Amino acid sequence: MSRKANPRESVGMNGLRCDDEGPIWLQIRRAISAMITSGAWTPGMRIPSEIELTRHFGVSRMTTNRAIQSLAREGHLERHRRIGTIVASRAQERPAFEIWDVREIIERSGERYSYQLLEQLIVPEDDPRRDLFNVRRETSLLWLRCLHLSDDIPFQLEERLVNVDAAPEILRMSLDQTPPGPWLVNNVPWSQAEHTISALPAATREADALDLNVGASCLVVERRTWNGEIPVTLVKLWHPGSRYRLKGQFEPVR
Amino acid sequence: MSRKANPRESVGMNGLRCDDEGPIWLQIRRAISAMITSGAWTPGMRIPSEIELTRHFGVSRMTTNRAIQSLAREGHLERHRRIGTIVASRAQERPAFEIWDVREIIERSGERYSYQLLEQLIVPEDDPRRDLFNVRRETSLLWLRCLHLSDDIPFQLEERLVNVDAAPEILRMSLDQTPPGPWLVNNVPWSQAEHTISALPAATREADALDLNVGASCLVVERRTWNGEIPVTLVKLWHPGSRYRLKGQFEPVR
DNA sequence: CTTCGCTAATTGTATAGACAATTGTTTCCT
DNA sequence: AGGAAACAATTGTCTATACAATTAGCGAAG
Repeated sequence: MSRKANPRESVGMNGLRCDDEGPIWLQIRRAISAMITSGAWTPGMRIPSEIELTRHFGVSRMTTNRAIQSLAREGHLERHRRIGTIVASRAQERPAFEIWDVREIIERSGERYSYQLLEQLIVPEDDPRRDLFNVRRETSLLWLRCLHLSDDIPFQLEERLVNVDAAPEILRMSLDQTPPGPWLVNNVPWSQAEHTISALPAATREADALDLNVGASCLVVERRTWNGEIPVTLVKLWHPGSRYRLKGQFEPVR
Repeated sequence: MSRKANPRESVGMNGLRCDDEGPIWLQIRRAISAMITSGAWTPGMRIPSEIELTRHFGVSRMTTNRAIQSLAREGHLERHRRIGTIVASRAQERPAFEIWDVREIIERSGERYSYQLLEQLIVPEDDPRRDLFNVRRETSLLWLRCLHLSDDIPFQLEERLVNVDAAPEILRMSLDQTPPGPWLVNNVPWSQAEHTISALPAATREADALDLNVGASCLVVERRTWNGEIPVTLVKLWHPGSRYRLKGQFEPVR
Protein backbone atom coordinates (compact mmCIF):
# COMPACT_ATOMS: atom_id res chain seq x y z
CA MET A 1 0.00 0.00 0.00
CA SER A 2 2.83 2.36 0.75
CA ARG A 3 5.06 1.57 -2.24
CA LYS A 4 3.28 1.64 -5.51
CA ALA A 5 4.38 1.43 -9.10
CA ASN A 6 2.09 4.39 -9.68
CA PRO A 7 0.66 3.58 -13.05
CA ARG A 8 -1.05 6.93 -12.95
CA GLU A 9 -0.73 9.76 -10.59
CA SER A 10 -2.90 9.00 -7.64
CA VAL A 11 -4.83 11.39 -5.46
CA GLY A 12 -5.08 11.56 -1.71
CA MET A 13 -8.23 11.95 0.29
CA ASN A 14 -7.44 15.29 1.90
CA GLY A 15 -10.48 17.50 1.90
CA LEU A 16 -12.86 14.72 0.99
CA ARG A 17 -15.79 15.40 3.26
CA CYS A 18 -19.49 14.73 3.36
CA ASP A 19 -22.01 17.43 4.04
CA ASP A 20 -25.12 16.26 5.77
CA GLU A 21 -27.88 16.69 3.25
CA GLY A 22 -29.86 13.83 1.84
CA PRO A 23 -28.89 10.22 1.35
CA ILE A 24 -25.32 9.27 2.02
CA TRP A 25 -24.59 8.16 -1.51
CA LEU A 26 -25.52 11.60 -2.82
CA GLN A 27 -23.33 13.17 -0.17
CA ILE A 28 -20.43 11.04 -1.34
CA ARG A 29 -21.19 11.89 -4.91
CA ARG A 30 -21.14 15.57 -4.12
CA ALA A 31 -17.93 15.18 -2.14
CA ILE A 32 -16.17 13.59 -5.09
CA SER A 33 -17.73 16.04 -7.49
CA ALA A 34 -16.44 18.88 -5.33
CA MET A 35 -12.89 17.56 -5.45
CA ILE A 36 -13.08 17.59 -9.22
CA THR A 37 -14.66 20.98 -9.70
CA SER A 38 -12.34 22.54 -7.12
CA GLY A 39 -9.41 21.26 -9.11
CA ALA A 40 -7.96 19.20 -6.28
CA TRP A 41 -8.46 16.11 -8.41
CA THR A 42 -7.53 16.82 -12.01
CA PRO A 43 -8.27 14.87 -15.19
CA GLY A 44 -6.18 11.74 -15.60
CA MET A 45 -5.64 11.28 -11.87
CA ARG A 46 -6.61 8.01 -10.32
CA ILE A 47 -9.09 8.41 -7.49
CA PRO A 48 -9.17 6.16 -4.43
CA SER A 49 -10.61 2.70 -5.03
CA GLU A 50 -14.06 1.76 -3.86
CA ILE A 51 -12.56 -0.09 -0.93
CA GLU A 52 -10.58 2.92 0.22
CA LEU A 53 -13.56 5.23 -0.12
CA THR A 54 -15.69 2.68 1.65
CA ARG A 55 -13.33 2.80 4.61
CA HIS A 56 -12.98 6.57 4.43
CA PHE A 57 -16.70 7.19 4.62
CA GLY A 58 -17.56 4.22 6.79
CA VAL A 59 -20.19 2.84 4.46
CA SER A 60 -20.62 -0.35 2.52
CA ARG A 61 -19.14 -0.80 -0.93
CA MET A 62 -22.51 -0.76 -2.68
CA THR A 63 -23.03 2.76 -1.42
CA THR A 64 -19.69 4.01 -2.70
CA ASN A 65 -20.34 2.14 -5.91
CA ARG A 66 -23.62 3.91 -6.43
CA ALA A 67 -22.05 7.31 -6.02
CA ILE A 68 -19.15 6.58 -8.34
CA GLN A 69 -21.22 4.86 -10.98
CA SER A 70 -23.61 7.74 -11.18
CA LEU A 71 -20.69 10.08 -11.81
CA ALA A 72 -19.19 7.67 -14.32
CA ARG A 73 -22.43 7.32 -16.24
CA GLU A 74 -22.44 11.07 -16.73
CA GLY A 75 -18.92 11.12 -18.00
CA HIS A 76 -17.13 12.67 -15.03
CA LEU A 77 -15.18 9.53 -14.23
CA GLU A 78 -13.83 6.63 -16.22
CA ARG A 79 -13.65 3.22 -14.65
CA HIS A 80 -11.69 0.16 -15.66
CA ARG A 81 -11.43 -3.13 -13.91
CA ARG A 82 -8.15 -3.73 -12.22
CA ILE A 83 -7.02 -0.22 -13.22
CA GLY A 84 -9.31 1.80 -11.04
CA THR A 85 -11.24 5.00 -11.53
CA ILE A 86 -9.74 8.09 -13.09
CA VAL A 87 -11.05 11.59 -13.47
CA ALA A 88 -12.28 11.95 -17.04
CA SER A 89 -10.56 14.50 -19.19
CA ARG A 90 -13.84 16.25 -19.77
CA ALA A 91 -14.94 16.10 -16.17
CA GLN A 92 -14.68 19.82 -15.56
CA GLU A 93 -16.65 20.65 -18.63
CA ARG A 94 -20.23 21.55 -18.27
CA PRO A 95 -22.64 20.61 -20.97
CA ALA A 96 -23.59 24.27 -21.21
CA PHE A 97 -24.75 23.44 -24.65
CA GLU A 98 -25.19 19.82 -25.45
CA ILE A 99 -24.26 19.20 -28.99
CA TRP A 100 -26.81 16.68 -30.02
CA ASP A 101 -25.00 13.45 -29.76
CA VAL A 102 -27.50 10.90 -31.00
CA ARG A 103 -25.52 8.01 -29.71
CA GLU A 104 -25.69 9.35 -26.19
CA ILE A 105 -29.41 9.98 -26.45
CA ILE A 106 -30.09 6.49 -27.68
CA GLU A 107 -27.86 4.73 -25.22
CA ARG A 108 -29.24 6.75 -22.33
CA SER A 109 -32.63 5.35 -23.26
CA GLY A 110 -31.22 1.86 -22.91
CA GLU A 111 -31.46 1.07 -26.59
CA ARG A 112 -28.85 -0.24 -28.98
CA TYR A 113 -27.15 2.35 -31.11
CA SER A 114 -25.98 1.52 -34.59
CA TYR A 115 -24.68 3.52 -37.49
CA GLN A 116 -24.52 3.31 -41.27
CA LEU A 117 -22.59 5.41 -43.75
CA LEU A 118 -24.83 5.83 -46.78
CA GLU A 119 -22.83 8.14 -48.98
CA GLN A 120 -19.45 9.83 -49.01
CA LEU A 121 -18.03 11.95 -51.79
CA ILE A 122 -16.06 15.04 -52.62
CA VAL A 123 -18.49 17.60 -53.96
CA PRO A 124 -17.79 18.37 -57.65
CA GLU A 125 -16.91 21.92 -58.59
CA ASP A 126 -20.23 22.75 -60.18
CA ASP A 127 -22.48 21.05 -57.68
CA PRO A 128 -25.28 23.23 -56.26
CA ARG A 129 -24.45 22.05 -52.76
CA ARG A 130 -21.38 24.28 -52.91
CA ASP A 131 -23.65 27.29 -52.73
CA LEU A 132 -24.56 26.45 -49.18
CA PHE A 133 -21.06 27.37 -48.17
CA ASN A 134 -19.40 30.59 -49.02
CA VAL A 135 -15.96 29.20 -49.90
CA ARG A 136 -13.55 29.57 -52.79
CA ARG A 137 -13.96 27.30 -55.76
CA GLU A 138 -10.73 25.43 -54.97
CA THR A 139 -11.80 24.51 -51.47
CA SER A 140 -12.74 20.89 -51.38
CA LEU A 141 -15.95 19.95 -49.63
CA LEU A 142 -16.89 16.55 -48.33
CA TRP A 143 -20.48 15.40 -48.55
CA LEU A 144 -21.75 12.73 -46.17
CA ARG A 145 -25.03 11.02 -45.58
CA CYS A 146 -25.37 8.67 -42.68
CA LEU A 147 -28.04 7.04 -40.64
CA HIS A 148 -28.27 6.58 -36.90
CA LEU A 149 -30.42 3.72 -35.70
CA SER A 150 -31.98 2.89 -32.37
CA ASP A 151 -32.60 -0.82 -31.90
CA ASP A 152 -32.18 -1.13 -35.68
CA ILE A 153 -34.96 1.35 -36.40
CA PRO A 154 -33.87 4.54 -38.21
CA PHE A 155 -33.76 7.37 -35.73
CA GLN A 156 -31.88 10.17 -37.39
CA LEU A 157 -30.66 10.88 -40.90
CA GLU A 158 -27.58 13.06 -41.09
CA GLU A 159 -26.73 15.03 -44.23
CA ARG A 160 -23.45 16.85 -43.86
CA LEU A 161 -21.08 19.10 -45.70
CA VAL A 162 -17.55 19.46 -44.31
CA ASN A 163 -14.99 22.05 -45.29
CA VAL A 164 -11.94 19.86 -45.80
CA ASP A 165 -9.58 22.81 -45.39
CA ALA A 166 -10.90 23.40 -41.90
CA ALA A 167 -10.68 19.73 -40.97
CA PRO A 168 -8.16 18.00 -43.24
CA GLU A 169 -7.74 14.96 -41.02
CA ILE A 170 -11.30 13.92 -41.71
CA LEU A 171 -10.20 12.33 -44.97
CA ARG A 172 -8.08 9.90 -43.03
CA MET A 173 -10.96 8.80 -40.83
CA SER A 174 -12.80 5.63 -41.69
CA LEU A 175 -16.23 7.18 -41.61
CA ASP A 176 -17.99 3.92 -42.24
CA GLN A 177 -17.10 3.03 -38.67
CA THR A 178 -17.05 6.34 -36.82
CA PRO A 179 -19.85 8.88 -37.04
CA PRO A 180 -18.42 12.23 -38.12
CA GLY A 181 -20.38 14.36 -35.64
CA PRO A 182 -18.67 13.58 -32.34
CA TRP A 183 -15.29 13.48 -34.04
CA LEU A 184 -15.73 16.95 -35.48
CA VAL A 185 -16.96 18.42 -32.22
CA ASN A 186 -13.97 17.09 -30.36
CA ASN A 187 -11.22 17.58 -32.91
CA VAL A 188 -11.98 20.60 -34.99
CA PRO A 189 -11.93 24.01 -33.37
CA TRP A 190 -14.88 26.30 -33.93
CA SER A 191 -15.94 29.60 -32.51
CA GLN A 192 -19.48 30.08 -33.64
CA ALA A 193 -22.49 27.93 -34.27
CA GLU A 194 -25.98 28.50 -35.53
CA HIS A 195 -28.92 26.16 -35.25
CA THR A 196 -32.28 26.18 -36.87
CA ILE A 197 -35.04 23.86 -35.82
CA SER A 198 -38.05 23.34 -38.00
CA ALA A 199 -40.56 20.80 -39.23
CA LEU A 200 -40.26 19.79 -42.86
CA PRO A 201 -41.85 17.16 -45.08
CA ALA A 202 -39.54 14.34 -46.12
CA ALA A 203 -38.46 14.26 -49.73
CA THR A 204 -37.81 10.94 -51.45
CA ARG A 205 -34.21 10.84 -50.36
CA GLU A 206 -35.04 11.31 -46.70
CA ALA A 207 -38.18 9.18 -46.76
CA ASP A 208 -36.26 6.25 -48.18
CA ALA A 209 -33.54 6.40 -45.61
CA LEU A 210 -35.87 6.86 -42.67
CA ASP A 211 -38.42 4.36 -43.91
CA LEU A 212 -41.22 6.90 -44.10
CA ASN A 213 -43.75 7.98 -46.71
CA VAL A 214 -42.76 10.88 -48.90
CA GLY A 215 -44.17 14.03 -47.37
CA ALA A 216 -44.21 12.70 -43.80
CA SER A 217 -43.29 15.52 -41.45
CA CYS A 218 -39.86 15.44 -39.87
CA LEU A 219 -38.20 17.52 -37.25
CA VAL A 220 -35.11 18.99 -38.79
CA VAL A 221 -32.18 20.52 -36.98
CA GLU A 222 -29.76 22.41 -39.14
CA ARG A 223 -26.43 23.35 -37.65
CA ARG A 224 -23.66 25.48 -39.11
CA THR A 225 -20.36 26.07 -37.43
CA TRP A 226 -17.55 28.47 -38.19
CA ASN A 227 -14.07 29.00 -36.95
CA GLY A 228 -13.74 32.74 -37.14
CA GLU A 229 -14.75 33.52 -40.71
CA ILE A 230 -14.15 30.03 -42.01
CA PRO A 231 -17.15 27.73 -42.34
CA VAL A 232 -16.42 24.35 -40.80
CA THR A 233 -19.46 22.19 -41.29
CA LEU A 234 -23.11 22.33 -42.13
CA VAL A 235 -25.38 19.51 -41.10
CA LYS A 236 -29.04 18.70 -41.46
CA LEU A 237 -30.43 16.19 -38.99
CA TRP A 238 -33.76 14.60 -39.89
CA HIS A 239 -35.94 12.96 -37.24
CA PRO A 240 -39.11 11.12 -38.15
CA GLY A 241 -41.73 13.22 -36.43
CA SER A 242 -44.40 10.55 -36.42
CA ARG A 243 -42.37 7.89 -34.69
CA TYR A 244 -41.06 9.96 -31.85
CA ARG A 245 -42.87 12.65 -30.01
CA LEU A 246 -40.72 15.61 -29.22
CA LYS A 247 -40.09 17.48 -26.05
CA GLY A 248 -42.00 20.71 -25.64
CA GLN A 249 -45.01 22.14 -27.41
CA PHE A 250 -43.50 21.80 -30.84
CA GLU A 251 -46.04 22.32 -33.58
CA PRO A 252 -45.28 21.31 -37.16
CA VAL A 253 -45.79 24.06 -39.68
CA ARG A 254 -48.98 23.30 -41.57
CA MET B 1 -54.78 -8.84 -4.76
CA SER B 2 -57.73 -9.63 -6.99
CA ARG B 3 -60.09 -6.82 -5.99
CA LYS B 4 -58.53 -3.43 -5.99
CA ALA B 5 -59.86 0.05 -5.59
CA ASN B 6 -57.76 0.88 -8.68
CA PRO B 7 -56.51 4.32 -7.82
CA ARG B 8 -55.07 4.47 -11.33
CA GLU B 9 -55.45 2.19 -14.25
CA SER B 10 -53.03 -0.62 -13.81
CA VAL B 11 -51.14 -2.53 -16.45
CA GLY B 12 -50.64 -6.25 -16.81
CA MET B 13 -47.39 -7.97 -17.55
CA ASN B 14 -48.34 -9.48 -20.91
CA GLY B 15 -45.50 -9.16 -23.33
CA LEU B 16 -42.98 -8.20 -20.70
CA ARG B 17 -39.96 -10.22 -21.74
CA CYS B 18 -36.23 -10.08 -21.33
CA ASP B 19 -33.89 -10.44 -24.26
CA ASP B 20 -30.58 -12.00 -23.44
CA GLU B 21 -28.03 -9.26 -23.95
CA GLY B 22 -25.95 -7.81 -21.21
CA PRO B 23 -26.66 -7.57 -17.49
CA ILE B 24 -30.07 -8.56 -16.29
CA TRP B 25 -30.95 -5.13 -14.93
CA LEU B 26 -30.41 -3.60 -18.37
CA GLN B 27 -32.53 -6.34 -19.89
CA ILE B 28 -35.31 -5.51 -17.48
CA ARG B 29 -34.87 -1.85 -18.22
CA ARG B 30 -35.18 -2.46 -21.92
CA ALA B 31 -38.19 -4.71 -21.37
CA ILE B 32 -40.02 -1.96 -19.50
CA SER B 33 -38.84 0.66 -21.95
CA ALA B 34 -40.19 -1.45 -24.79
CA MET B 35 -43.63 -1.66 -23.18
CA ILE B 36 -43.69 2.11 -23.05
CA THR B 37 -42.42 2.85 -26.53
CA SER B 38 -44.67 0.19 -28.03
CA GLY B 39 -47.61 1.91 -26.42
CA ALA B 40 -48.71 -1.12 -24.42
CA TRP B 41 -48.11 0.91 -21.27
CA THR B 42 -49.34 4.46 -21.71
CA PRO B 43 -48.66 7.59 -19.67
CA GLY B 44 -50.50 7.67 -16.37
CA MET B 45 -50.77 3.92 -16.06
CA ARG B 46 -49.45 2.27 -12.97
CA ILE B 47 -46.81 -0.32 -13.68
CA PRO B 48 -46.32 -3.48 -11.60
CA SER B 49 -44.66 -2.94 -8.24
CA GLU B 50 -41.06 -3.88 -7.63
CA ILE B 51 -42.18 -6.99 -5.82
CA GLU B 52 -44.32 -8.15 -8.72
CA LEU B 53 -41.56 -7.48 -11.24
CA THR B 54 -39.12 -9.20 -8.95
CA ARG B 55 -41.28 -12.31 -9.02
CA HIS B 56 -41.96 -12.00 -12.74
CA PHE B 57 -38.31 -11.88 -13.69
CA GLY B 58 -37.04 -14.11 -10.90
CA VAL B 59 -34.47 -11.64 -9.62
CA SER B 60 -33.91 -9.82 -6.38
CA ARG B 61 -35.58 -6.53 -5.60
CA MET B 62 -32.36 -4.52 -5.85
CA THR B 63 -32.06 -5.59 -9.46
CA THR B 64 -35.56 -4.50 -10.37
CA ASN B 65 -34.99 -1.37 -8.39
CA ARG B 66 -31.90 -0.51 -10.38
CA ALA B 67 -33.73 -0.88 -13.67
CA ILE B 68 -36.71 1.17 -12.58
CA GLN B 69 -34.72 3.89 -10.89
CA SER B 70 -32.60 4.41 -13.94
CA LEU B 71 -35.72 4.92 -16.01
CA ALA B 72 -37.20 7.18 -13.35
CA ARG B 73 -34.08 9.33 -13.15
CA GLU B 74 -34.40 10.00 -16.84
CA GLY B 75 -38.01 11.00 -16.56
CA HIS B 76 -39.68 7.99 -18.14
CA LEU B 77 -41.32 6.90 -14.90
CA GLU B 78 -42.59 8.63 -11.81
CA ARG B 79 -42.41 6.90 -8.48
CA HIS B 80 -44.19 7.58 -5.22
CA ARG B 81 -44.07 5.66 -2.01
CA ARG B 82 -47.15 3.67 -1.24
CA ILE B 83 -48.63 4.77 -4.60
CA GLY B 84 -46.36 2.90 -6.94
CA THR B 85 -44.70 3.71 -10.23
CA ILE B 86 -46.53 5.30 -13.13
CA VAL B 87 -45.53 5.94 -16.70
CA ALA B 88 -44.58 9.59 -16.98
CA SER B 89 -46.59 11.73 -19.32
CA ARG B 90 -43.47 12.59 -21.27
CA ALA B 91 -42.14 9.06 -21.36
CA GLN B 92 -42.59 8.60 -25.08
CA GLU B 93 -40.85 11.81 -25.94
CA ARG B 94 -37.31 11.75 -27.14
CA PRO B 95 -34.97 14.56 -26.31
CA ALA B 96 -34.29 14.95 -30.03
CA PHE B 97 -33.24 18.43 -29.18
CA GLU B 98 -32.61 19.19 -25.57
CA ILE B 99 -33.72 22.64 -24.80
CA TRP B 100 -31.08 23.79 -22.45
CA ASP B 101 -32.66 23.35 -19.10
CA VAL B 102 -30.08 24.66 -16.69
CA ARG B 103 -31.78 23.19 -13.72
CA GLU B 104 -31.50 19.74 -15.15
CA ILE B 105 -27.86 20.25 -16.03
CA ILE B 106 -27.01 21.42 -12.54
CA GLU B 107 -28.96 18.78 -10.73
CA ARG B 108 -27.56 16.05 -12.92
CA SER B 109 -24.14 17.16 -11.72
CA GLY B 110 -25.30 16.62 -8.15
CA GLU B 111 -25.23 20.29 -7.26
CA ARG B 112 -27.89 22.45 -5.71
CA TYR B 113 -29.88 24.54 -8.14
CA SER B 114 -31.21 27.93 -7.15
CA TYR B 115 -32.82 30.77 -8.98
CA GLN B 116 -33.20 34.54 -8.65
CA LEU B 117 -35.42 36.92 -10.55
CA LEU B 118 -33.41 40.12 -11.05
CA GLU B 119 -35.68 42.24 -13.16
CA GLN B 120 -39.17 42.06 -14.65
CA LEU B 121 -40.90 44.80 -16.60
CA ILE B 122 -43.12 45.55 -19.54
CA VAL B 123 -40.94 47.14 -22.20
CA PRO B 124 -41.94 50.79 -22.81
CA GLU B 125 -43.11 51.76 -26.27
CA ASP B 126 -39.95 53.59 -27.26
CA ASP B 127 -37.43 51.20 -25.77
CA PRO B 128 -34.68 50.03 -28.15
CA ARG B 129 -35.22 46.45 -27.04
CA ARG B 130 -38.44 46.45 -29.05
CA ASP B 131 -36.35 46.49 -32.21
CA LEU B 132 -35.15 42.97 -31.54
CA PHE B 133 -38.64 41.76 -32.26
CA ASN B 134 -40.57 42.58 -35.36
CA VAL B 135 -43.94 43.20 -33.73
CA ARG B 136 -46.55 45.95 -33.87
CA ARG B 137 -46.19 48.89 -31.54
CA GLU B 138 -49.25 47.82 -29.52
CA THR B 139 -47.87 44.37 -28.74
CA SER B 140 -46.70 44.27 -25.18
CA LEU B 141 -43.35 42.71 -24.49
CA LEU B 142 -42.11 41.40 -21.19
CA TRP B 143 -38.47 41.82 -20.27
CA LEU B 144 -36.89 39.47 -17.75
CA ARG B 145 -33.47 39.05 -16.26
CA CYS B 146 -32.79 36.12 -14.03
CA LEU B 147 -29.91 34.22 -12.61
CA HIS B 148 -29.40 30.49 -12.26
CA LEU B 149 -26.99 29.37 -9.58
CA SER B 150 -25.19 26.14 -8.95
CA ASP B 151 -24.30 25.62 -5.30
CA ASP B 152 -24.92 29.35 -4.85
CA ILE B 153 -22.37 30.32 -7.50
CA PRO B 154 -23.77 32.14 -10.54
CA PHE B 155 -23.90 29.73 -13.43
CA GLN B 156 -26.07 31.33 -16.06
CA LEU B 157 -27.56 34.74 -16.61
CA GLU B 158 -30.77 34.79 -18.59
CA GLU B 159 -31.95 37.91 -20.42
CA ARG B 160 -35.29 37.37 -22.02
CA LEU B 161 -37.92 39.10 -24.08
CA VAL B 162 -41.36 37.50 -24.25
CA ASN B 163 -44.15 38.36 -26.64
CA VAL B 164 -47.09 38.64 -24.26
CA ASP B 165 -49.60 38.15 -27.08
CA ALA B 166 -48.08 34.75 -27.83
CA ALA B 167 -48.03 33.74 -24.17
CA PRO B 168 -50.57 35.79 -22.24
CA GLU B 169 -50.65 33.50 -19.22
CA ILE B 170 -47.09 34.39 -18.40
CA LEU B 171 -48.28 37.53 -16.65
CA ARG B 172 -50.11 35.39 -14.15
CA MET B 173 -47.03 33.35 -13.30
CA SER B 174 -45.05 34.25 -10.22
CA LEU B 175 -41.74 34.43 -11.98
CA ASP B 176 -39.82 35.09 -8.81
CA GLN B 177 -40.42 31.44 -7.97
CA THR B 178 -40.57 29.68 -11.32
CA PRO B 179 -37.96 30.15 -14.03
CA PRO B 180 -39.65 31.22 -17.26
CA GLY B 181 -37.68 28.92 -19.58
CA PRO B 182 -39.13 25.51 -18.77
CA TRP B 183 -42.59 26.98 -18.40
CA LEU B 184 -42.48 28.53 -21.86
CA VAL B 185 -41.14 25.39 -23.48
CA ASN B 186 -43.91 23.30 -22.02
CA ASN B 187 -46.82 25.66 -22.27
CA VAL B 188 -46.40 27.87 -25.27
CA PRO B 189 -46.56 26.34 -28.72
CA TRP B 190 -43.83 27.14 -31.19
CA SER B 191 -42.88 25.88 -34.60
CA GLN B 192 -39.44 27.24 -35.27
CA ALA B 193 -36.34 28.01 -33.29
CA GLU B 194 -32.99 29.51 -34.04
CA HIS B 195 -29.91 29.36 -31.89
CA THR B 196 -26.65 31.20 -32.07
CA ILE B 197 -23.68 30.27 -29.98
CA SER B 198 -20.80 32.64 -29.60
CA ALA B 199 -18.23 34.00 -27.20
CA LEU B 200 -18.71 37.56 -26.06
CA PRO B 201 -17.11 39.83 -23.47
CA ALA B 202 -19.28 40.62 -20.47
CA ALA B 203 -20.60 44.16 -20.22
CA THR B 204 -21.14 45.74 -16.82
CA ARG B 205 -24.65 44.41 -16.50
CA GLU B 206 -23.60 40.83 -17.14
CA ALA B 207 -20.34 41.05 -15.23
CA ASP B 208 -22.15 42.28 -12.13
CA ALA B 209 -24.70 39.52 -12.18
CA LEU B 210 -22.22 36.76 -12.88
CA ASP B 211 -19.61 38.10 -10.50
CA LEU B 212 -16.97 38.56 -13.21
CA ASN B 213 -14.72 41.35 -14.37
CA VAL B 214 -16.02 43.53 -17.14
CA GLY B 215 -14.72 42.19 -20.43
CA ALA B 216 -14.37 38.60 -19.21
CA SER B 217 -15.31 36.27 -22.02
CA CYS B 218 -18.59 34.44 -21.77
CA LEU B 219 -20.21 31.78 -23.83
CA VAL B 220 -23.49 33.14 -25.05
CA VAL B 221 -26.39 31.19 -26.44
CA GLU B 222 -29.07 33.21 -28.11
CA ARG B 223 -32.35 31.54 -28.85
CA ARG B 224 -35.34 32.85 -30.78
CA THR B 225 -38.57 30.97 -31.20
CA TRP B 226 -41.56 31.60 -33.40
CA ASN B 227 -44.99 30.15 -33.75
CA GLY B 228 -45.58 30.40 -37.45
CA GLU B 229 -44.85 34.05 -38.19
CA ILE B 230 -45.30 35.23 -34.64
CA PRO B 231 -42.18 35.71 -32.54
CA VAL B 232 -42.59 34.04 -29.15
CA THR B 233 -39.46 34.69 -27.18
CA LEU B 234 -35.87 35.76 -27.51
CA VAL B 235 -33.38 34.82 -24.87
CA LYS B 236 -29.69 35.39 -24.31
CA LEU B 237 -28.00 32.96 -21.94
CA TRP B 238 -24.64 34.04 -20.54
CA HIS B 239 -22.19 31.51 -19.12
CA PRO B 240 -18.97 32.59 -17.45
CA GLY B 241 -16.37 31.11 -19.77
CA SER B 242 -13.59 31.19 -17.25
CA ARG B 243 -15.33 29.23 -14.57
CA TYR B 244 -16.60 26.39 -16.68
CA ARG B 245 -14.85 24.81 -19.55
CA LEU B 246 -17.10 23.95 -22.40
CA LYS B 247 -17.70 20.77 -24.29
CA GLY B 248 -15.89 20.53 -27.59
CA GLN B 249 -13.12 22.55 -29.14
CA PHE B 250 -14.81 25.84 -28.60
CA GLU B 251 -12.50 28.78 -29.16
CA PRO B 252 -13.45 32.26 -28.04
CA VAL B 253 -13.27 34.87 -30.75
CA ARG B 254 -10.15 36.94 -30.13
C1' DC C 1 14.55 -12.66 -24.48
C1' DT C 2 9.87 -13.95 -25.22
C1' DT C 3 5.79 -16.02 -24.13
C1' DC C 4 2.50 -18.20 -21.29
C1' DG C 5 0.04 -18.62 -17.37
C1' DC C 6 -0.82 -17.38 -12.52
C1' DT C 7 -2.03 -14.04 -9.05
C1' DA C 8 -3.88 -10.03 -7.25
C1' DA C 9 -6.33 -5.62 -7.58
C1' DT C 10 -10.22 -3.53 -9.01
C1' DT C 11 -14.66 -2.87 -10.81
C1' DG C 12 -19.38 -5.05 -12.33
C1' DT C 13 -23.31 -7.36 -11.04
C1' DA C 14 -26.39 -9.87 -8.22
C1' DT C 15 -28.57 -11.60 -3.79
C1' DA C 16 -31.00 -11.46 0.62
C1' DG C 17 -32.29 -9.00 4.15
C1' DA C 18 -33.26 -4.94 6.99
C1' DC C 19 -35.30 -0.73 8.30
C1' DA C 20 -37.02 4.08 7.12
C1' DA C 21 -40.33 7.13 4.89
C1' DT C 22 -44.61 8.11 2.78
C1' DT C 23 -49.32 7.81 2.40
C1' DG C 24 -53.77 5.45 1.33
C1' DT C 25 -57.07 2.43 3.98
C1' DT C 26 -59.27 0.59 7.81
C1' DT C 27 -60.63 0.28 12.31
C1' DC C 28 -61.90 1.79 16.48
C1' DC C 29 -63.18 4.98 20.02
C1' DT C 30 -66.02 8.65 21.48
C1' DA D 1 -70.39 10.96 12.23
C1' DG D 2 -65.90 12.31 12.92
C1' DG D 3 -61.43 12.07 14.23
C1' DA D 4 -57.43 9.47 15.87
C1' DA D 5 -54.74 5.59 15.68
C1' DA D 6 -53.19 1.47 13.68
C1' DC D 7 -52.17 -0.95 9.51
C1' DA D 8 -50.57 -2.01 4.92
C1' DA D 9 -48.40 -1.20 0.50
C1' DT D 10 -44.89 0.70 -1.81
C1' DT D 11 -40.65 2.87 -2.68
C1' DG D 12 -35.89 4.62 -0.77
C1' DT D 13 -31.73 3.47 1.13
C1' DC D 14 -28.21 0.78 3.21
C1' DT D 15 -25.48 -3.42 4.55
C1' DA D 16 -22.90 -7.56 4.03
C1' DT D 17 -21.61 -10.88 1.04
C1' DA D 18 -20.54 -13.38 -3.09
C1' DC D 19 -18.85 -14.35 -7.41
C1' DA D 20 -17.68 -12.84 -12.27
C1' DA D 21 -14.86 -10.19 -15.45
C1' DT D 22 -10.84 -7.60 -16.67
C1' DT D 23 -6.16 -6.78 -16.79
C1' DA D 24 -1.44 -5.29 -14.88
C1' DG D 25 2.41 -7.33 -13.29
C1' DC D 26 5.24 -11.11 -12.07
C1' DG D 27 7.45 -15.31 -12.43
C1' DA D 28 8.33 -19.66 -14.69
C1' DA D 29 9.23 -22.14 -18.81
C1' DG D 30 11.07 -22.47 -23.22
